[in-house]
Amino acid sequence: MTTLSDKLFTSTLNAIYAGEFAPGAEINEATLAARYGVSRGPVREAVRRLQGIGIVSREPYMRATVVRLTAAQVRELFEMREALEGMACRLAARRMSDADLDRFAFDLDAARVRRIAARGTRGPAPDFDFHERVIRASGNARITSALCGDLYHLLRLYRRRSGAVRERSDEAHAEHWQILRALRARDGELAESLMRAHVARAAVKLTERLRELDAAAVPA
Amino acid sequence: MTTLSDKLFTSTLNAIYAGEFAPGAEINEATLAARYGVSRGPVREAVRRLQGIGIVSREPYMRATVVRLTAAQVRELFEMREALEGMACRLAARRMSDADLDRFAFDLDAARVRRIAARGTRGPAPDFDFHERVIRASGNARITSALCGDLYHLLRLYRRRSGAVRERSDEAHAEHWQILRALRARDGELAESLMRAHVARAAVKLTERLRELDAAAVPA
DNA sequence: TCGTTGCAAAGTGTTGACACATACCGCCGG
DNA sequence: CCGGCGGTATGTGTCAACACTTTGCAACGA
Repeated sequence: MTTLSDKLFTSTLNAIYAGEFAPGAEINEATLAARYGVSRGPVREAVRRLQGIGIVSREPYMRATVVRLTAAQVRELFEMREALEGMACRLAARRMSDADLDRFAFDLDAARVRRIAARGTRGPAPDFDFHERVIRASGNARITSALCGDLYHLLRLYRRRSGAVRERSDEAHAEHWQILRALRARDGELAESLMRAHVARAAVKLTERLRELDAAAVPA
Repeated sequence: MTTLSDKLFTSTLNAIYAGEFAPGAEINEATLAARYGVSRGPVREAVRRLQGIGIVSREPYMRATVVRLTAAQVRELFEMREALEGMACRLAARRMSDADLDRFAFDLDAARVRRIAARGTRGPAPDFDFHERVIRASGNARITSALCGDLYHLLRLYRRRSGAVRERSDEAHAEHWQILRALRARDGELAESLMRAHVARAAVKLTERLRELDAAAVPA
Protein backbone atom coordinates (compact mmCIF):
# COMPACT_ATOMS: atom_id res chain seq x y z
CA MET A 1 0.00 0.00 0.00
CA THR A 2 1.34 3.41 -0.88
CA THR A 3 0.16 6.37 1.12
CA LEU A 4 -0.85 9.78 -0.15
CA SER A 5 2.27 11.43 1.17
CA ASP A 6 4.35 8.91 -0.76
CA LYS A 7 2.65 9.86 -3.98
CA LEU A 8 2.92 13.55 -3.17
CA PHE A 9 6.59 13.15 -2.48
CA THR A 10 7.21 11.54 -5.84
CA SER A 11 4.97 13.92 -7.75
CA THR A 12 6.51 17.00 -6.21
CA LEU A 13 10.02 15.71 -6.81
CA ASN A 14 9.16 15.17 -10.46
CA ALA A 15 7.59 18.60 -10.65
CA ILE A 16 10.85 20.04 -9.35
CA TYR A 17 12.83 18.07 -11.90
CA ALA A 18 10.49 19.21 -14.63
CA GLY A 19 11.42 22.76 -13.75
CA GLU A 20 7.96 23.56 -12.50
CA PHE A 21 9.55 24.69 -9.29
CA ALA A 22 12.83 26.33 -10.15
CA PRO A 23 15.61 26.57 -7.58
CA GLY A 24 14.62 29.31 -5.16
CA ALA A 25 10.91 28.92 -5.81
CA GLU A 26 8.60 28.84 -2.85
CA ILE A 27 6.53 25.79 -2.07
CA ASN A 28 3.17 26.55 -0.58
CA GLU A 29 1.52 23.76 1.37
CA ALA A 30 -2.03 24.92 0.76
CA THR A 31 -1.46 25.39 -2.96
CA LEU A 32 0.08 21.96 -3.34
CA ALA A 33 -2.76 20.45 -1.33
CA ALA A 34 -5.36 22.09 -3.55
CA ARG A 35 -3.52 21.02 -6.68
CA TYR A 36 -3.64 17.37 -5.73
CA GLY A 37 -6.99 17.61 -4.02
CA VAL A 38 -5.78 16.47 -0.62
CA SER A 39 -5.44 18.06 2.76
CA ARG A 40 -2.33 19.75 4.07
CA GLY A 41 -1.30 16.87 6.30
CA PRO A 42 0.17 14.57 3.65
CA VAL A 43 1.62 17.59 1.87
CA ARG A 44 3.48 18.55 5.01
CA GLU A 45 4.98 15.10 5.29
CA ALA A 46 6.02 15.10 1.65
CA VAL A 47 7.67 18.49 2.01
CA ARG A 48 9.46 17.35 5.14
CA ARG A 49 10.80 14.39 3.22
CA LEU A 50 11.99 16.67 0.44
CA GLN A 51 13.70 18.69 3.10
CA GLY A 52 15.17 15.47 4.44
CA ILE A 53 16.89 14.68 1.17
CA GLY A 54 18.12 18.25 1.02
CA ILE A 55 16.25 19.35 -2.07
CA VAL A 56 14.05 21.74 -0.17
CA SER A 57 15.17 24.07 2.58
CA ARG A 58 12.93 25.21 5.33
CA GLU A 59 12.92 26.75 8.78
CA PRO A 60 10.07 26.92 11.28
CA TYR A 61 7.29 29.22 10.15
CA MET A 62 9.21 30.12 7.01
CA ARG A 63 8.07 29.16 3.58
CA ALA A 64 9.80 26.17 2.09
CA THR A 65 11.92 26.86 -0.98
CA VAL A 66 13.64 24.66 -3.52
CA VAL A 67 17.32 24.80 -2.70
CA ARG A 68 19.56 26.98 -4.75
CA LEU A 69 23.03 25.57 -4.43
CA THR A 70 25.93 27.97 -4.40
CA ALA A 71 29.15 27.07 -6.19
CA ALA A 72 30.62 26.19 -2.80
CA GLN A 73 27.77 23.82 -2.05
CA VAL A 74 28.15 22.09 -5.39
CA ARG A 75 31.81 21.63 -4.56
CA GLU A 76 30.85 20.11 -1.21
CA LEU A 77 28.44 17.80 -2.92
CA PHE A 78 31.14 16.49 -5.20
CA GLU A 79 33.65 16.12 -2.40
CA MET A 80 31.19 13.91 -0.60
CA ARG A 81 30.39 12.00 -3.72
CA GLU A 82 34.07 11.47 -4.38
CA ALA A 83 34.56 10.00 -0.93
CA LEU A 84 31.54 7.74 -1.04
CA GLU A 85 31.73 6.64 -4.62
CA GLY A 86 35.43 5.94 -4.25
CA MET A 87 34.74 3.73 -1.27
CA ALA A 88 31.85 2.03 -3.05
CA CYS A 89 34.18 1.24 -5.92
CA ARG A 90 36.80 -0.20 -3.59
CA LEU A 91 34.19 -2.41 -1.96
CA ALA A 92 32.83 -3.51 -5.31
CA ALA A 93 36.29 -4.67 -6.33
CA ARG A 94 36.32 -6.88 -3.28
CA ARG A 95 32.77 -8.14 -3.45
CA MET A 96 31.58 -8.49 -7.01
CA SER A 97 31.54 -12.02 -8.33
CA ASP A 98 33.27 -12.87 -11.59
CA ALA A 99 29.87 -13.45 -13.15
CA ASP A 100 28.76 -9.99 -12.00
CA LEU A 101 31.84 -8.48 -13.62
CA ASP A 102 31.26 -10.27 -16.88
CA ARG A 103 27.67 -9.14 -17.00
CA PHE A 104 28.77 -5.64 -16.16
CA ALA A 105 31.31 -5.57 -18.98
CA PHE A 106 28.70 -6.88 -21.40
CA ASP A 107 26.18 -4.20 -20.45
CA LEU A 108 28.74 -1.47 -20.58
CA ASP A 109 29.69 -2.44 -24.10
CA ALA A 110 26.05 -2.67 -25.12
CA ALA A 111 25.59 0.84 -23.80
CA ARG A 112 28.52 1.99 -25.92
CA VAL A 113 26.90 0.56 -29.03
CA ARG A 114 23.57 2.18 -28.23
CA ARG A 115 25.27 5.46 -27.55
CA ILE A 116 27.01 5.46 -30.90
CA ALA A 117 23.79 4.54 -32.65
CA ALA A 118 21.97 7.38 -30.96
CA ARG A 119 24.66 9.90 -31.79
CA GLY A 120 23.26 13.06 -33.23
CA THR A 121 19.70 12.06 -32.57
CA ARG A 122 17.75 14.04 -30.07
CA GLY A 123 16.11 12.79 -26.93
CA PRO A 124 17.46 11.33 -23.74
CA ALA A 125 20.85 9.67 -23.88
CA PRO A 126 20.42 5.89 -23.49
CA ASP A 127 22.34 6.03 -20.30
CA PHE A 128 22.88 2.74 -18.71
CA ASP A 129 24.03 4.19 -15.43
CA PHE A 130 27.56 3.05 -14.81
CA HIS A 131 27.81 4.80 -11.50
CA GLU A 132 24.65 3.43 -10.03
CA ARG A 133 25.71 -0.05 -11.08
CA VAL A 134 29.04 0.22 -9.32
CA ILE A 135 27.48 1.72 -6.24
CA ARG A 136 24.92 -1.03 -5.89
CA ALA A 137 27.64 -3.60 -6.35
CA SER A 138 29.41 -2.25 -3.30
CA GLY A 139 27.12 -4.32 -1.13
CA ASN A 140 26.77 -1.38 1.24
CA ALA A 141 23.12 -0.40 1.51
CA ARG A 142 23.86 2.70 3.50
CA ILE A 143 26.31 4.15 1.02
CA THR A 144 24.04 3.12 -1.81
CA SER A 145 21.04 4.91 -0.39
CA ALA A 146 23.06 8.02 0.34
CA LEU A 147 24.43 8.18 -3.20
CA CYS A 148 21.46 6.93 -5.18
CA GLY A 149 19.02 8.75 -2.95
CA ASP A 150 19.90 12.13 -1.53
CA LEU A 151 22.96 13.08 -3.52
CA TYR A 152 21.61 11.74 -6.76
CA HIS A 153 18.53 13.94 -6.57
CA LEU A 154 20.55 17.08 -6.02
CA LEU A 155 23.01 16.26 -8.76
CA ARG A 156 20.21 15.51 -11.13
CA LEU A 157 18.69 18.88 -10.40
CA TYR A 158 21.87 20.68 -11.34
CA ARG A 159 22.93 18.44 -14.17
CA ARG A 160 19.64 19.20 -15.83
CA ARG A 161 20.25 22.92 -15.54
CA SER A 162 23.71 22.62 -17.03
CA GLY A 163 22.60 20.70 -20.09
CA ALA A 164 24.23 17.38 -19.23
CA VAL A 165 27.72 18.14 -20.49
CA ARG A 166 27.35 15.82 -23.44
CA GLU A 167 30.76 16.39 -24.89
CA ARG A 168 32.35 14.60 -21.99
CA SER A 169 30.59 11.34 -22.60
CA ASP A 170 33.30 9.75 -24.77
CA GLU A 171 35.96 10.66 -22.32
CA ALA A 172 33.79 9.43 -19.46
CA HIS A 173 33.19 6.16 -21.23
CA ALA A 174 36.90 5.54 -21.53
CA GLU A 175 37.30 6.20 -17.84
CA HIS A 176 34.48 3.79 -17.11
CA TRP A 177 36.34 1.03 -18.90
CA GLN A 178 39.46 1.86 -17.01
CA ILE A 179 37.59 1.49 -13.73
CA LEU A 180 36.05 -1.77 -14.87
CA ARG A 181 39.51 -3.13 -15.64
CA ALA A 182 40.61 -2.28 -12.12
CA LEU A 183 37.56 -4.04 -10.75
CA ARG A 184 38.32 -7.16 -12.77
CA ALA A 185 41.90 -7.04 -11.53
CA ARG A 186 40.45 -6.96 -8.01
CA ASP A 187 42.54 -3.90 -7.35
CA GLY A 188 40.36 -1.99 -4.90
CA GLU A 189 42.98 0.63 -4.27
CA LEU A 190 43.32 1.47 -7.94
CA ALA A 191 39.59 1.26 -8.58
CA GLU A 192 38.98 3.76 -5.82
CA SER A 193 41.60 6.18 -7.13
CA LEU A 194 40.25 5.99 -10.63
CA MET A 195 36.69 6.54 -9.52
CA ARG A 196 37.72 9.50 -7.43
CA ALA A 197 39.58 11.07 -10.29
CA HIS A 198 36.65 10.38 -12.55
CA VAL A 199 34.23 12.11 -10.19
CA ALA A 200 36.62 14.99 -9.64
CA ARG A 201 36.86 15.58 -13.39
CA ALA A 202 33.09 15.59 -13.66
CA ALA A 203 33.02 18.15 -10.87
CA VAL A 204 35.42 20.42 -12.68
CA LYS A 205 33.39 20.21 -15.86
CA LEU A 206 30.15 20.92 -14.07
CA THR A 207 31.45 23.89 -12.12
CA GLU A 208 32.96 25.38 -15.27
CA ARG A 209 29.64 25.00 -16.97
CA LEU A 210 27.76 26.54 -14.05
CA ARG A 211 30.17 29.44 -13.94
CA GLU A 212 29.55 30.14 -17.60
CA LEU A 213 25.81 29.98 -17.06
CA ASP A 214 25.95 32.30 -14.08
CA ALA A 215 28.14 34.75 -15.92
CA ALA A 216 25.68 34.77 -18.78
CA ALA A 217 22.64 35.02 -16.55
CA VAL A 218 23.77 37.73 -14.13
CA PRO A 219 25.79 40.24 -16.12
CA ALA A 220 24.37 42.85 -13.70
CA MET B 1 11.13 29.85 17.93
CA THR B 2 11.33 26.10 18.27
CA THR B 3 8.31 24.07 17.33
CA LEU B 4 6.77 21.23 19.25
CA SER B 5 7.96 18.64 16.82
CA ASP B 6 11.51 19.91 17.31
CA LYS B 7 11.28 19.38 21.01
CA LEU B 8 9.65 16.01 20.55
CA PHE B 9 12.39 14.98 18.19
CA THR B 10 15.08 15.85 20.71
CA SER B 11 13.24 14.36 23.66
CA THR B 12 12.53 11.11 21.89
CA LEU B 13 16.09 10.83 20.67
CA ASN B 14 17.31 11.29 24.23
CA ALA B 15 14.79 8.75 25.46
CA ILE B 16 16.20 6.29 22.96
CA TYR B 17 19.74 7.04 24.08
CA ALA B 18 18.68 6.63 27.69
CA GLY B 19 17.63 3.11 26.83
CA GLU B 20 13.99 3.85 27.42
CA PHE B 21 13.30 2.55 23.96
CA ALA B 22 15.65 -0.34 23.37
CA PRO B 23 16.56 -1.38 19.83
CA GLY B 24 13.57 -3.23 18.45
CA ALA B 25 11.10 -1.46 20.72
CA GLU B 26 7.92 -0.16 19.18
CA ILE B 27 7.15 3.52 19.15
CA ASN B 28 3.49 4.32 19.49
CA GLU B 29 2.39 7.72 18.25
CA ALA B 30 -0.60 8.03 20.56
CA THR B 31 1.39 6.97 23.61
CA LEU B 32 4.15 9.45 22.89
CA ALA B 33 1.59 12.16 22.29
CA ALA B 34 -0.09 11.48 25.62
CA ARG B 35 3.24 11.38 27.40
CA TYR B 36 4.17 14.85 26.25
CA GLY B 37 0.64 16.16 26.35
CA VAL B 38 0.45 17.06 22.69
CA SER B 39 -1.50 15.85 19.71
CA ARG B 40 -0.32 13.21 17.29
CA GLY B 41 0.62 15.64 14.52
CA PRO B 42 3.92 16.86 15.93
CA VAL B 43 4.68 13.36 17.14
CA ARG B 44 4.32 12.06 13.63
CA GLU B 45 6.74 14.64 12.33
CA ALA B 46 9.25 13.85 15.03
CA VAL B 47 9.04 10.15 14.30
CA ARG B 48 9.47 10.82 10.59
CA ARG B 49 12.59 12.76 11.34
CA LEU B 50 13.91 9.93 13.47
CA GLN B 51 13.22 7.68 10.53
CA GLY B 52 15.04 10.17 8.35
CA ILE B 53 18.25 9.88 10.34
CA GLY B 54 17.87 6.12 10.25
CA ILE B 55 17.38 5.54 13.96
CA VAL B 56 13.81 4.43 13.55
CA SER B 57 12.49 2.14 10.86
CA ARG B 58 8.96 2.24 9.60
CA GLU B 59 6.72 1.19 6.75
CA PRO B 60 3.25 2.46 5.88
CA TYR B 61 0.66 1.38 8.43
CA MET B 62 3.29 -0.54 10.37
CA ARG B 63 4.37 0.44 13.82
CA ALA B 64 7.63 2.31 13.99
CA THR B 65 10.46 0.52 15.78
CA VAL B 66 13.88 1.58 16.98
CA VAL B 67 16.37 0.09 14.56
CA ARG B 68 18.24 -3.00 15.56
CA LEU B 69 21.41 -3.01 13.54
CA THR B 70 22.77 -6.34 12.43
CA ALA B 71 26.51 -6.94 12.44
CA ALA B 72 26.47 -6.38 8.68
CA GLN B 73 24.78 -3.03 9.10
CA VAL B 74 27.31 -1.92 11.69
CA ARG B 75 30.00 -2.85 9.23
CA GLU B 76 28.30 -0.75 6.57
CA LEU B 77 28.08 2.15 8.97
CA PHE B 78 31.81 2.06 9.59
CA GLU B 79 32.63 1.70 5.92
CA MET B 80 30.71 4.86 5.26
CA ARG B 81 32.28 6.60 8.19
CA GLU B 82 35.72 5.58 7.00
CA ALA B 83 35.08 7.08 3.59
CA LEU B 84 33.62 10.33 4.86
CA GLU B 85 35.86 10.90 7.81
CA GLY B 86 38.91 10.12 5.70
CA MET B 87 37.84 12.72 3.17
CA ALA B 88 37.05 15.23 5.91
CA CYS B 89 40.53 14.75 7.28
CA ARG B 90 42.10 15.27 3.88
CA LEU B 91 40.14 18.46 3.42
CA ALA B 92 41.02 19.68 6.89
CA ALA B 93 44.72 19.28 6.08
CA ARG B 94 44.20 21.58 3.14
CA ARG B 95 41.93 24.13 4.78
CA MET B 96 42.76 24.56 8.45
CA SER B 97 44.73 27.67 9.25
CA ASP B 98 47.95 27.45 11.24
CA ALA B 99 46.19 29.15 14.12
CA ASP B 100 43.43 26.52 13.98
CA LEU B 101 46.00 23.79 14.12
CA ASP B 102 47.77 25.34 17.10
CA ARG B 103 44.52 25.70 18.98
CA PHE B 104 43.64 22.16 18.07
CA ALA B 105 46.93 20.82 19.41
CA PHE B 106 46.49 22.80 22.59
CA ASP B 107 42.99 21.44 23.22
CA LEU B 108 44.03 17.92 22.41
CA ASP B 109 46.77 18.10 25.00
CA ALA B 110 44.44 19.65 27.54
CA ALA B 111 42.09 16.76 26.94
CA ARG B 112 44.96 14.35 27.60
CA VAL B 113 45.63 15.99 30.94
CA ARG B 114 41.98 15.90 31.94
CA ARG B 115 41.74 12.31 30.89
CA ILE B 116 44.66 11.29 33.07
CA ALA B 117 43.26 13.25 35.99
CA ALA B 118 39.90 11.55 35.62
CA ARG B 119 41.42 8.08 35.39
CA GLY B 120 39.73 5.64 37.67
CA THR B 121 36.97 8.07 38.57
CA ARG B 122 33.49 7.30 37.47
CA GLY B 123 31.24 9.43 35.34
CA PRO B 124 31.39 10.49 31.75
CA ALA B 125 34.81 10.61 30.18
CA PRO B 126 35.81 14.25 29.60
CA ASP B 127 35.78 13.66 25.91
CA PHE B 128 36.84 16.58 23.89
CA ASP B 129 35.68 15.13 20.63
CA PHE B 130 38.65 14.82 18.34
CA HIS B 131 36.64 13.43 15.50
CA GLU B 132 33.98 16.09 15.51
CA ARG B 133 36.67 18.73 15.60
CA VAL B 134 38.40 17.36 12.54
CA ILE B 135 35.16 16.91 10.70
CA ARG B 136 34.03 20.45 11.28
CA ALA B 137 37.43 21.69 10.19
CA SER B 138 36.90 20.06 6.82
CA GLY B 139 34.88 23.07 5.76
CA ASN B 140 32.36 20.77 4.13
CA ALA B 141 28.96 21.33 5.67
CA ARG B 142 27.41 18.40 3.88
CA ILE B 143 29.91 15.86 5.08
CA THR B 144 29.81 17.41 8.52
CA SER B 145 26.07 17.10 8.84
CA ALA B 146 26.13 13.53 7.59
CA LEU B 147 28.80 12.49 10.08
CA CYS B 148 27.82 14.59 13.08
CA GLY B 149 24.14 14.10 12.41
CA ASP B 150 22.87 10.80 11.10
CA LEU B 151 25.84 8.53 11.51
CA TYR B 152 26.81 9.95 14.86
CA HIS B 153 23.41 9.15 16.35
CA LEU B 154 23.52 5.55 15.24
CA LEU B 155 27.07 5.06 16.43
CA ARG B 156 26.25 6.59 19.75
CA LEU B 157 23.37 4.20 20.14
CA TYR B 158 25.61 1.21 19.68
CA ARG B 159 28.64 2.56 21.45
CA ARG B 160 26.50 2.99 24.53
CA ARG B 161 25.41 -0.61 24.34
CA SER B 162 28.95 -1.83 24.07
CA GLY B 163 30.22 0.06 27.08
CA ALA B 164 32.40 2.59 25.26
CA VAL B 165 35.48 0.40 24.85
CA ARG B 166 37.45 2.42 27.36
CA GLU B 167 40.63 0.42 27.14
CA ARG B 168 41.22 1.69 23.65
CA SER B 169 41.39 5.30 24.67
CA ASP B 170 45.17 5.47 25.18
CA GLU B 171 45.81 3.82 21.88
CA ALA B 172 43.26 6.08 20.24
CA HIS B 173 44.86 9.13 21.72
CA ALA B 174 48.21 8.20 20.23
CA GLU B 175 46.57 7.81 16.86
CA HIS B 176 44.94 11.18 17.25
CA TRP B 177 48.33 12.82 17.72
CA GLN B 178 49.62 11.02 14.69
CA ILE B 179 46.76 12.41 12.63
CA LEU B 180 47.34 15.88 14.00
CA ARG B 181 50.96 15.69 12.95
CA ALA B 182 49.89 14.83 9.43
CA LEU B 183 47.51 17.77 9.44
CA ARG B 184 50.27 20.12 10.55
CA ALA B 185 52.50 18.75 7.82
CA ARG B 186 49.67 19.59 5.40
CA ASP B 187 49.85 16.04 4.16
CA GLY B 188 46.24 15.38 3.21
CA GLU B 189 47.02 12.02 1.70
CA LEU B 190 48.63 10.75 4.87
CA ALA B 191 46.04 12.34 7.14
CA GLU B 192 43.32 10.56 5.23
CA SER B 193 45.06 7.21 5.42
CA LEU B 194 45.67 7.57 9.12
CA MET B 195 42.11 8.55 9.83
CA ARG B 196 40.80 5.66 7.80
CA ALA B 197 42.99 3.21 9.63
CA HIS B 198 41.96 4.75 12.91
CA VAL B 199 38.27 4.36 12.12
CA ALA B 200 38.81 0.85 10.83
CA ARG B 201 40.49 -0.15 14.09
CA ALA B 202 37.60 1.28 16.06
CA ALA B 203 35.27 -0.75 13.89
CA VAL B 204 37.13 -3.95 14.60
CA LYS B 205 37.04 -3.27 18.33
CA LEU B 206 33.36 -2.49 18.31
CA THR B 207 32.35 -5.52 16.28
CA GLU B 208 34.42 -7.78 18.51
CA ARG B 209 32.69 -6.31 21.51
CA LEU B 210 29.25 -6.70 19.94
CA ARG B 211 29.98 -10.28 19.04
CA GLU B 212 30.89 -11.04 22.63
CA LEU B 213 27.73 -9.38 23.86
CA ASP B 214 25.56 -11.26 21.40
CA ALA B 215 27.22 -14.53 22.27
CA ALA B 216 26.56 -13.85 25.94
CA ALA B 217 23.02 -12.66 25.39
CA VAL B 218 21.75 -15.40 23.06
CA PRO B 219 23.36 -18.65 24.15
CA ALA B 220 20.14 -20.32 22.91
C1' DT C 1 12.06 61.71 2.58
C1' DC C 2 13.05 58.13 5.55
C1' DG C 3 12.64 55.17 9.49
C1' DT C 4 9.12 53.30 12.82
C1' DT C 5 5.15 51.28 14.45
C1' DG C 6 0.94 48.97 14.18
C1' DC C 7 -2.32 46.35 11.49
C1' DA C 8 -3.95 42.96 8.18
C1' DA C 9 -3.10 39.15 5.20
C1' DA C 10 -0.85 34.97 4.17
C1' DG C 11 1.20 30.81 5.68
C1' DT C 12 2.82 27.46 8.93
C1' DG C 13 2.08 24.81 13.41
C1' DT C 14 -1.22 22.21 16.10
C1' DT C 15 -5.38 19.93 17.27
C1' DG C 16 -9.07 16.36 17.65
C1' DA C 17 -12.07 13.50 14.98
C1' DC C 18 -12.75 10.23 11.43
C1' DA C 19 -11.21 6.66 7.67
C1' DC C 20 -8.45 2.94 6.68
C1' DA C 21 -4.99 -0.90 7.15
C1' DT C 22 -2.90 -4.32 9.96
C1' DA C 23 -2.51 -7.65 13.74
C1' DC C 24 -4.23 -10.40 17.31
C1' DC C 25 -7.64 -13.99 18.60
C1' DG C 26 -11.26 -17.20 18.86
C1' DC C 27 -13.93 -20.18 15.65
C1' DC C 28 -14.60 -23.62 12.33
C1' DG C 29 -13.36 -27.32 9.06
C1' DG C 30 -10.07 -30.73 7.95
C1' DC D 1 -4.42 -31.36 16.88
C1' DC D 2 -3.53 -28.06 13.35
C1' DG D 3 -4.21 -24.63 9.72
C1' DG D 4 -7.23 -21.36 7.33
C1' DC D 5 -10.90 -17.70 8.28
C1' DG D 6 -13.57 -13.94 9.94
C1' DG D 7 -14.20 -10.26 13.51
C1' DT D 8 -12.57 -7.09 16.68
C1' DA D 9 -9.06 -4.10 18.56
C1' DT D 10 -5.16 -1.41 17.97
C1' DG D 11 -2.71 1.94 15.50
C1' DT D 12 -1.57 4.60 11.44
C1' DG D 13 -3.23 7.78 7.55
C1' DT D 14 -6.09 11.73 6.42
C1' DC D 15 -8.97 15.58 7.08
C1' DA D 16 -10.78 20.27 8.24
C1' DA D 17 -10.69 23.82 11.62
C1' DC D 18 -8.17 26.70 14.83
C1' DA D 19 -3.86 29.09 16.92
C1' DC D 20 0.43 31.21 16.29
C1' DT D 21 4.23 33.44 13.58
C1' DT D 22 5.98 35.95 9.90
C1' DT D 23 5.70 39.33 6.33
C1' DG D 24 4.18 43.11 3.61
C1' DC D 25 1.80 47.40 3.77
C1' DA D 26 0.35 51.64 5.24
C1' DA D 27 -0.25 55.33 8.18
C1' DC D 28 2.31 58.13 11.31
C1' DG D 29 6.04 61.02 13.24
C1' DA D 30 10.67 62.88 13.04
